[in-house]
Amino acid sequence: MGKEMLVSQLRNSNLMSTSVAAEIADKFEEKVLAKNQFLLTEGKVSDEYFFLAKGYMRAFAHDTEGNEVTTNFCVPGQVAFEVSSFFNRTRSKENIQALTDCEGWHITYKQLNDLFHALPEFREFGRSVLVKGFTELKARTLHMITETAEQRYAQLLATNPDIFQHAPLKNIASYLGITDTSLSRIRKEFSKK
Amino acid sequence: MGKEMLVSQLRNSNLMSTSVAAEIADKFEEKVLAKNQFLLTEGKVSDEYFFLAKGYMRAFAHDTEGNEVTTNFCVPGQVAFEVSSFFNRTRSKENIQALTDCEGWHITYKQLNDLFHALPEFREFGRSVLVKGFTELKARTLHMITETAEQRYAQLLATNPDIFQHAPLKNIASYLGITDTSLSRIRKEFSKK
DNA sequence: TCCATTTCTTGCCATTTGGCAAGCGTATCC
DNA sequence: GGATACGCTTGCCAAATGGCAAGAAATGGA
Repeated sequence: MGKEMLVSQLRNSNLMSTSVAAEIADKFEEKVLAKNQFLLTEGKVSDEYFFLAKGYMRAFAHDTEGNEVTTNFCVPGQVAFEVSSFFNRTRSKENIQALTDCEGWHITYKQLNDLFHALPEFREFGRSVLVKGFTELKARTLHMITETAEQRYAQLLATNPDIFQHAPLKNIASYLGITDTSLSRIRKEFSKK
Repeated sequence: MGKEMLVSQLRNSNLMSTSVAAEIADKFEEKVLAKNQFLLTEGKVSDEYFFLAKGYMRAFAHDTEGNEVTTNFCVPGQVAFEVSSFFNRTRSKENIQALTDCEGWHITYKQLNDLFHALPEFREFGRSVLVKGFTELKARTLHMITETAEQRYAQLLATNPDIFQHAPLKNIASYLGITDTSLSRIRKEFSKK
């Protein structure tokens, strides 16, 4: 099985040569997840830095009443892991679950640190992953404050239409910060336009 | 002027010895901001990694209608900078402004990178700053989804009462994701209890 | 000190979103 | 194949929050 996609994604950041990218990719191990399988379960320490090549995943937490709240969706080309748990070696409050059958490659926390230590280029890549995640989350939080639920729905539909084909609406609703009932109504209104 | 607070904060992370902390602190330059002065103005590239020793700051962006939205408050002991702009060398969409007279120390992007390169301990510190910011933002976003405005108000009041003494309520309102009118009403209700 | 500005509160009403329960179609499992 | 669970929609009404405007209070500057 070829790691071309992993190599090209590492290269894509423009932070390293192809040979360094190949050297890094070599450390990653293949991993396959069946639909509904968990990459991370709450209470455990996130120890897989998982590059998702095929499929869709979602991260979710539980609120105080026990309801699931989707905190993120993961699409091909992204790295799936729980930042806080992974880097602080603490128990995760979140779960990461496969929405569809998934394929990718992963390394452990220790392997990641060894690579960070050995390869400045990979440090830069790791930082860019963190910065990108941070930036996206910030934008999402700002939208949550400044836009209506319908606007947020429209934006997600425009930028990530594939999510709607793989995740049930109730997962998307909690990601948007609304109930599935409201999302259903918003979709109805939106389709009229 | 003594950099004890900076050194102890670097030490505080338990990631380095006092001598390394002192070596790092040595590179920082003192900086003073008068109330209302800007550390960062939107459109410019964030180039100051600013350790805030005294005073309070806030970061804010503008929504599509031009209203100010507070994205963060900065209290003593924290580092103030705009992650995305600083690391990607892009124009900032946010402003960072002093709510009160402020004092601290700062280094530039270049100095930060040189230190990262030279001192693994500082790399770890830098990562922990990023991870902490990420974790806090995630928690805030989750609260925005799962809790009522009153609960979010109560929580901010409990954990950061000092912010209420230094920031006008309208800044706090937009941080909480509500209007100043609603915050006023929530305060009224809350004080009855 | 006085004026101007900003900040905060309040009343009235509109809009958005939620809670609950019922209904319906579809997938799933034995 | 039939029972069961799941996902989505809809109606009815309640609760949360916003918009606007007026006024009171506090602040800041000349």
